[in-house]
Amino acid sequence: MSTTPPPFRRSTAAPRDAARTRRQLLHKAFAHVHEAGFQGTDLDTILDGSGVTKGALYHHFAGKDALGHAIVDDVVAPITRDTWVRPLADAADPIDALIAIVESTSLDAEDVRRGCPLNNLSQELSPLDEAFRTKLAAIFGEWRHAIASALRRGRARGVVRADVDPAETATFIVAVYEGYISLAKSAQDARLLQSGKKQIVKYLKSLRASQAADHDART
Amino acid sequence: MSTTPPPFRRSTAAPRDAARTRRQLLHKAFAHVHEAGFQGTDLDTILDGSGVTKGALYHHFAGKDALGHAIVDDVVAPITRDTWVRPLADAADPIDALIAIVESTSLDAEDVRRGCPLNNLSQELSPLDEAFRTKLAAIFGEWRHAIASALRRGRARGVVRADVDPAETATFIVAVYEGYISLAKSAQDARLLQSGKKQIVKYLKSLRASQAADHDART
Amino acid sequence: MSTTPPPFRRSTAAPRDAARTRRQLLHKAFAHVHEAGFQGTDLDTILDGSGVTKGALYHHFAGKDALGHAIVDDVVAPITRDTWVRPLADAADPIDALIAIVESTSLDAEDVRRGCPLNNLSQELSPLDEAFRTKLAAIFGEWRHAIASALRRGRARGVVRADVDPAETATFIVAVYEGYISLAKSAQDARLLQSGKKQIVKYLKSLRASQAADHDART
Amino acid sequence: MSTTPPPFRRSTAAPRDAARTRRQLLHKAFAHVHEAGFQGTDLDTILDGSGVTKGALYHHFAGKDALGHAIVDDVVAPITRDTWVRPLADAADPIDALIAIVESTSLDAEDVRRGCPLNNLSQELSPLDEAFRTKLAAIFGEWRHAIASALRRGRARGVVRADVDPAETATFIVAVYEGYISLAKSAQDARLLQSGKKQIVKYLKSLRASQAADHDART
DNA sequence: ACGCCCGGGACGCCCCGTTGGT
DNA sequence: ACCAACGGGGCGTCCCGGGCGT
Repeated sequence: MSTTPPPFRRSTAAPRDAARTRRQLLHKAFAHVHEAGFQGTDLDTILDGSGVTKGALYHHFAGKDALGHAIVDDVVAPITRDTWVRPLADAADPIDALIAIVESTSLDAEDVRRGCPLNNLSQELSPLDEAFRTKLAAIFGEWRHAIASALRRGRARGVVRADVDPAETATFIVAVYEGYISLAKSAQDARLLQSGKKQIVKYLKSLRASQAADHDART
Repeated sequence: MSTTPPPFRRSTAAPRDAARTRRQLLHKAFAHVHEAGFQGTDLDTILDGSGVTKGALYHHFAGKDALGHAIVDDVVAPITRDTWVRPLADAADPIDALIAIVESTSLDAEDVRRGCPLNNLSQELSPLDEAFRTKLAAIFGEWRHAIASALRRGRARGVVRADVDPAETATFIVAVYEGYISLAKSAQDARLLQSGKKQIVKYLKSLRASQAADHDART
Repeated sequence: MSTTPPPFRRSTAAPRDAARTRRQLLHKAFAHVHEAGFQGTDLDTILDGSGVTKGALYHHFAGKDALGHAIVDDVVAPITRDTWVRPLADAADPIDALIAIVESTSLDAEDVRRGCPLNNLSQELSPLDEAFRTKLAAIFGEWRHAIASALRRGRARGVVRADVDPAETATFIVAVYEGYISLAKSAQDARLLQSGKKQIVKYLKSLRASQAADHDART
Repeated sequence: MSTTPPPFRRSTAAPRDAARTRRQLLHKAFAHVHEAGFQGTDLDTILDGSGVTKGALYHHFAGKDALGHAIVDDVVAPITRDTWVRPLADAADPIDALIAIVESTSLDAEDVRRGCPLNNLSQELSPLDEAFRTKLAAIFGEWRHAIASALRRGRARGVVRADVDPAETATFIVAVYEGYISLAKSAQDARLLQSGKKQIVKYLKSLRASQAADHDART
């Protein structure tokens, strides 16, 4: 046996797994950005917790901006797609689907504190960086489009009122939803968001074709 | 000695007007913060342009944070009060007043680009600085309270539907309003905000007591 | 009674007493400089406690350096003169006088902490500012000269040993004395200074002409 | 792409030698601190001159304070140990060793001008920073202890007078030594230090056990 | 290819000694 | 004697690359 112990890898496990390192970086970075914003996040902070070095970061990302874009592409956009786009595409009844999504919104204090990552980034960076803005606006676009399409399909199937304008309504829904999350974040009060969810659900129900009726239980 | 006339103060006018200097600083700072956020604003940028020096800034404000608080207290809060609180307090019919306020919302490209200062600051700083968060949340509180009070008075007078919950509705209005501004800022598209104003006005009209009539053409 | 109350002077008393203001400034400044050194003292700190403004300070002193020089001239030098020069000039027996002075050295914790103002300033500023150095060195010169003169007179009167070199001995005394104060300041230990005083007194006694002698044995 | 050869590192030699960079920084910093004190030394001055940048400094030291502590640990303390502690530990005759050390004290004008680094730092920082004070006081403690131990051993061997109190005497020696260096620095006069060395040596000889005799005691 | 250590500058905020106008 | 304004840095620190091993 040698007298020099094997030089410790950063921790145990993971002997040089590039994809893994990249993912770690990305999620650590996302977490901080979600908390403190893009400008409020410094690279060293991201690096501190993960067993990754500056060199590794720059190997995977060209710079802070590139990291930011990767966060949007690989973390933020997928969240929107997984939460809204895909479920709506698969849904039989768009109203039910929308209600389910809204009601699944976390009321966890930490989540309330941090707000919506998409909206946070968008508000912070839209006036500062056109590339970011475009990318983030596109995600909002996808989101609104997904809702509008679902509503359109629902209208065709007669489960959504005929006088509902899909595009306008989709935007309205996104606006109220983001608005409530913003207010709750500012107030740091989950009850505000809770109330918002209720109001949104009520509104969503009002979009239903009147057939079955409007016995519709407003809370 | 030369005959050179006394060198002009930084610009014309107002030699040694403390209040004036403070105002200049404040508005220049507000403008930049509105554009780029608090963290994205550096003091030197504020200084260039206003004919004021670092020393003057330090004379009026203890530091960047104090400047930020002053911006909130002396610029942001008054805007909310002037635009929403006071008009609503004075209004005969709250619905009319709310509609008027919403319709007066600027569609100017620059305004759309920058979004709502209150919401911007709140989203950026709430998770970072509890003192800021509290102060900004209080302004949101005033805002919601002003609307709720007006609705309550309107309900008493019979111009607002009896089944309207003033507090919940007030929050709903603020949420949609801020939500649309956020979306428009992200999309950098005044038409989005235009559509939002229309939707909000429609919603506001739906709050009216049906008495005289709800022929009221919902779009 | 009149309706206009007498405009309050800063506190009670002292209605615009220039000399008084100057003295206040000087002593406040001296206190801070003694504590934190000249470079470690900022003007605002000096101003804070006293009811004096920056303008007043600049009325009395041309600048920070001038204030420093005034401290040396009007506070530090007088201390040395009052404590050492004058008593020695008046003394019948120089040895007794020196012993009395040394023994009167304060063992108060605060005094130990701060050390000797003359030495502090001298050590700090000698390499940085020739004007200061010259002035402070002159005070050391006065000090050493006062001791040397006293020893010379004592030798003439036969109370000091004939083999004592007045100048060399005077410098030796000042060196040991300052050395002990420095060590005690560093250790922040009054006992160290206490021990030093004892050693110095022992040394001073050894300078006495042996004649009549050492029936004495004063501690 | 051009054929320009790789741009030479700042000077010649040593590409990326961390230890070397650290040493450069440390010695440059020590030199300035020795000259102008800790507060009188600014980082940029240290940087200009050593071909090192802010980034490198920040890489090696957490800040100005950490740099200061490193100066004490890695430069000042070793000087004391090399000059006093080690020689005394190795010495056969402590008196001879002490005399040799004292006589080796530099009379170079620059050295006189700057004074003793240990004492300089101690006088400047003791009242300002407890961590520094403790560290510096410990070095003084080592120094006095080294002398006291040597004297104790000398007494045991009969080369030091039996009535010598090792601890008290050690402190006395350090006090006189530092006192003379301070006076010489203030006067900026090597002759004063020269005289001091002579006086100290005389004193040291007086500590010798009288065996061989005191034919000595020459000025 | 992947990752690490070391280094590079550019500012950002803070704060300080100073000067005019009143 | 005072209030307001003035700029000049000081320290901290952030975003970012090069040289080397593995």
